[in-house]
Amino acid sequence: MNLKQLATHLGLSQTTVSRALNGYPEVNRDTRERVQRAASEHGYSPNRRARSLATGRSMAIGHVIPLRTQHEMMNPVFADFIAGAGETYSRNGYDLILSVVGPRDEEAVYSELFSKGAVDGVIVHGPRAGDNRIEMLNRIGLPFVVHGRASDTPGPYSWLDINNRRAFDRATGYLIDLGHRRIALLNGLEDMDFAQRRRQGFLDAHQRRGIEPDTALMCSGEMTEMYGYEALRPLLASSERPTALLCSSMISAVGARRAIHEAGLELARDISLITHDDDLSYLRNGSNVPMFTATKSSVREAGRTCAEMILRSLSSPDLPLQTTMLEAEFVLGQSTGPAPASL
Amino acid sequence: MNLKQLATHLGLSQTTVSRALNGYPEVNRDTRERVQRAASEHGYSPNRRARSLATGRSMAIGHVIPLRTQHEMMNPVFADFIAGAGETYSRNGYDLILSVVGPRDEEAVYSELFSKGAVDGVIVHGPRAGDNRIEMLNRIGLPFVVHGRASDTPGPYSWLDINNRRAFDRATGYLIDLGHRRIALLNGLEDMDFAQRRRQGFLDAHQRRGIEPDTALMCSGEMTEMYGYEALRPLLASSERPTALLCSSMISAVGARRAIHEAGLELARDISLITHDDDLSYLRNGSNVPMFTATKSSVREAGRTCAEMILRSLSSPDLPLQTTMLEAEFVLGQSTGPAPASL
DNA sequence: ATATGTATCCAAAGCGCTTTGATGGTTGAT
DNA sequence: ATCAACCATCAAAGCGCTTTGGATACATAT
Repeated sequence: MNLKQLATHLGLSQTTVSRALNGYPEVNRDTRERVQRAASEHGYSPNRRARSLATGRSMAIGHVIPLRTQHEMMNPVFADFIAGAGETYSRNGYDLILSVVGPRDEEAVYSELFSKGAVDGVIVHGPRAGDNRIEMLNRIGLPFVVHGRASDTPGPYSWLDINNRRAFDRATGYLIDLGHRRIALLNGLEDMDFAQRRRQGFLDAHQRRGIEPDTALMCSGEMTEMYGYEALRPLLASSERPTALLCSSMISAVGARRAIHEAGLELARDISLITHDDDLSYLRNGSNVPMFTATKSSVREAGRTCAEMILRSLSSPDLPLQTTMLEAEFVLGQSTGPAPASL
Repeated sequence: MNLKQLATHLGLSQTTVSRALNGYPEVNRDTRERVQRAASEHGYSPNRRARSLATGRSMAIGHVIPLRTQHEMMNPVFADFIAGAGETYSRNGYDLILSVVGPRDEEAVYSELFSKGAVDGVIVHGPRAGDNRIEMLNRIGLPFVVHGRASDTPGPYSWLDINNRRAFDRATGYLIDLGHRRIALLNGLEDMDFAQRRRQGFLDAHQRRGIEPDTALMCSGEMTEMYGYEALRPLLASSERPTALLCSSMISAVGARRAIHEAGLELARDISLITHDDDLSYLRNGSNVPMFTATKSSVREAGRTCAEMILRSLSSPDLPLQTTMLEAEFVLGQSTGPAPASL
């Protein structure tokens, strides 16, 4: 059933039927109701492609997920982010178009999505420091919101980020105040902007207290379980092992915990661990008492808000650029304690 | 730059330009090259909405992800599945449209996606036993491939599944042969088809050896880390604790391992654990020697293949329905051993 | 009686593409 | 010279919708 058929069936013009369904005022009340009833009876819903073509809007938002290599990981926090964003989209009648691409094609994909008219806007995932996607999107005029930020990017843009620097500053400071001096950092990949900021927070907390961080204890890598395990293991074997540890994600924290158990150490008593917690639905940080002390910020909520931001900027393009800074919650769990005296 | 502009700029008709770019034979070779050069110079790529409208095909596949409740988990294996499918789509010029919806709206979303012409086909995720989505899709005539199967569904359909029954049959048999008699099952939600089949395999292996399974040791739940922990903990505290354990996912296996450590038990020596392993990129089962003995099957590969199946059935609609059955690999790891004598 | 609104409705153009059904120009065979 | 058979190109229709710019009828004001 299409508009034309519905219109002839009702003995009305396409114009009137269209206006009746789209809530335009110049339609008689009775007519409108008659049209709406007929539409739902016949299960009519306007063809999106045609509507898009006519209005020039595609009612879809693009999410471009970069995979650095063919076999590289799909960042699991994307799943929750997208779940959050997806909720907002479906509530507002938008579609979510997902492109999984290699890094070479990434820019091309954005501009193609735009020039093909497939999307009205995009969310930029995983910004690196000095990311050139942002400048490029500004140039071609495709509306976007960045999940995270990119330092060294000229010009303003819309973003939503958590205060990574402060979160890791606080967490590190907490450990130092507990007496820890040798603190390891299992950071994410440090070409990613968020990881750089966390590193900065880690360093700031040391510096403010006049403590020299041990760079041998600072690692960077993709936040897998395996990375948490393999990065921490050699550190624990060393004679000058760390007494505390900061992790960039729950997943690598789980790997780190495995290494800790395997080394015969006990969390909190022998070694303290603080992790960032994206509040992933399948990897909650304990039910009553959190298992890990953590800097917590829901990535799903971030997805919801990011989606709202891009939709708002589409509906009112003249609005000034929006930025949202979320503070991570500092959650005290069972994985931290005073530095062991013996070390 | 659109087709019309490109055509007048070249002094050709829209027809010729369109045919030149789409590889139709009735275009002079020189002309074709001239057109192609101009197109790439001006960065022309045809508007997808318009092309869709003209051809009646939208070049997009829909993935509908059901969330049972507002706050329920986003199944993390979706992420890898979609990464796999996405690779196939971008290689073939297809878009992936993701809808995250509550369970009530699910059917409506499928038929809307179809009647709005937003997608050419869909992938059905997370089939339940006797799932009515399948019949419904057959009724409205929207091409689809099911990731998994649904028993009790009348009529044939295309699917890709792993042999869940056999995988869990083998794994259970292996444990029994090692002398284990009290084997726990931490299954997924048992209204899901895959979980029912795994349960069946678990029971079959017992029955074939004339052993009565202990139903008190059989649990079902969403496969989170927390579930693995909380479901196993009371079982370990009981006087008749299980000596072995089957897990439906790596994530709950990680939770189970936590409970095991906390109970002061050691994997393999005191209690054996076999898990299903979807080969998630961020949660690999060890690097050299697998940490868990596992039934392994890459969900990312499944996504790739599912996508290929739906694309193939779109390009040749008269092909008979395709079904793909993958056998899980049985991987021997460090989490299994003979049943402890003392119990 | 004429002019001015006002409330409803409609015909037709247009969005950017593909595709059908010509059209003119060459070539080779009759 | 005539016809058929291509080859290369084009004009125009059509995909299903929105939207512009009237049209019609009726009520109200001059």
